[in-house]
Amino acid sequence: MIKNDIVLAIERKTGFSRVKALKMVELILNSMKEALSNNEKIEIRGFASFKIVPKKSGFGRDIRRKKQIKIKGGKRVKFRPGQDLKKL
Amino acid sequence: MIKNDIVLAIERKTGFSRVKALKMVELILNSMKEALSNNEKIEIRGFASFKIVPKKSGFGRDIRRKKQIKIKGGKRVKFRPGQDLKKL
DNA sequence: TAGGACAATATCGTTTTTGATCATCCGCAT
DNA sequence: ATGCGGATGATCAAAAACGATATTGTCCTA
Repeated sequence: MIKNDIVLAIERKTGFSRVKALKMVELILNSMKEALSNNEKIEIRGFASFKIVPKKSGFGRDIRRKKQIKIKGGKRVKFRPGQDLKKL
Repeated sequence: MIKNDIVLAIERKTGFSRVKALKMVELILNSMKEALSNNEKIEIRGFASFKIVPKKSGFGRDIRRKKQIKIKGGKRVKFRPGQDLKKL
């Protein structure tokens, strides 16, 4: 499923134009991205929760050179599936 | 951020009623849940991708009794943040 | 608005992810 | 429909998530 599939579903179930449906999807996704940008967690019962956590891992690995690489800390988005997504 | 915050954002930016805005959010979330239920992966550039991966059955631990517990295999939703969510 | 359903937390050993990079694949805006 | 920019996969070691359960906290439907 790609973004367009969601847009088509909206279009089909609401009668909205494709452009309007796309706008809806973008609005929602942008709201979520913005919240996460502000280090805000998102919790949607029955779907999932997203939360910003500090990144602590310090080493990775370079395949080609087969050597360890330093990884600078930062932030990550931690995803936790909700109930509906746990019992698939 | 909770579901209602998204609904309010939609309401504010589109002028939709709260009920209609809620319906939009539900539609989108349900589309995604349905896709995952069908073992379909979801990929939305700039946001994230979700994919069903098999869960290996193994062992866990019961805190109270301090004993091992059997964990039956199954499916999990694997989340991978997109570019916009990686450079927060 | 209130209560019922759902999520967070803590714990420990095993399973899974992370992270850089390049080549290949593909979403999606034009 | 086409191309550009973004996503995937592979690799290895270290770091983090997962799982059951009861309790505490909170989302969200009626």
